[in-house]
Amino acid sequence: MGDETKNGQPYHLDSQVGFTMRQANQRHLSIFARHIPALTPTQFATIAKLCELGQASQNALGRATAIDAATIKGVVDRLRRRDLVASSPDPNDQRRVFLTPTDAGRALYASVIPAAHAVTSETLSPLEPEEREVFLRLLRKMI
Amino acid sequence: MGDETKNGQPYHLDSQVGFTMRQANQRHLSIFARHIPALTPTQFATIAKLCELGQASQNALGRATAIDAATIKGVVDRLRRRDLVASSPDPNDQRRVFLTPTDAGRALYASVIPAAHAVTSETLSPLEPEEREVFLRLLRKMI
DNA sequence: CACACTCTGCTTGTATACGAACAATAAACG
DNA sequence: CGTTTATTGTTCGTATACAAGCAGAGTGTG
Repeated sequence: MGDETKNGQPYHLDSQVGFTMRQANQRHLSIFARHIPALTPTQFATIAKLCELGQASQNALGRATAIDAATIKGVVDRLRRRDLVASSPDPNDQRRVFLTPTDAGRALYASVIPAAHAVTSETLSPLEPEEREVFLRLLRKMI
Repeated sequence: MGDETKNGQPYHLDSQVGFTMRQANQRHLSIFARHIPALTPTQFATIAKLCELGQASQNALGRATAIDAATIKGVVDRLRRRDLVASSPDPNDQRRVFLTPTDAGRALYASVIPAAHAVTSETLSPLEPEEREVFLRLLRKMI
């Protein structure tokens, strides 16, 4: 009836996972920006992981946050420009640059944690409490 | 224990929805690129919706696909450059440009539908059949 | 008619995101 | 030791993504 193609496979864009995931992500991004305007989600993930780890090389930090090596370079550059992250040469490996959060970076991270919890909470707010656990479990299973 | 901050709120990046959604999306994008190298997910959504609608103005198509007006301009430009989409002036409203899929666009769309189904299928493959329905329902509820 | 308001499309600026290619360095190996 | 291979960080090119601001066109109200 309009959703029937020549080869007989009906198709609706709106029922494709990718299309729905993209929109769910858009909504989340907008919630994030409202609660934490000082950082993008990527920047927050980078600082958060660096604070968790204490220190890391740029590529290692990228792997820990699932950020491409080419991408995390720009992210780290912008965080360094804002003095939230510091870099020092690694004496053991001249290729590496060891990254550490600055005091300002650590302070910003700590100050933003409650908002980060609020972001997750608001993102999941359309779901019932039991549904949230199910959703997170399935989402994690899909990675 | 390292995940305890001064204000007492434990925090783990990996358990945040946004972080997990981003990774699930990354995996989906990589599956998409493998099955449909000719189009990006955004380009596919644009062509698919345009074929569904038959015709649309640029902004309207953007709203239908949840793509920003500034973003869809570039998407449509690239599709036009490849002769997958055609544009004609709207006689009723001189601001609008009516977009229609070309024959090549329609053909590409039709030829790619099976692969699109495969993308959704592979993306959901880590889940049990019942879990997939639950996941899609919750995902849709969250938009 | 004059005016405000809205819609449409465009442009600029910033930030991801990733493939591909590259040089420098390190490690593994014979 | 020298050769090969792998890793690290970088650069380039392409493609989203969205905020903000702009101009032109349509619509409504006084």
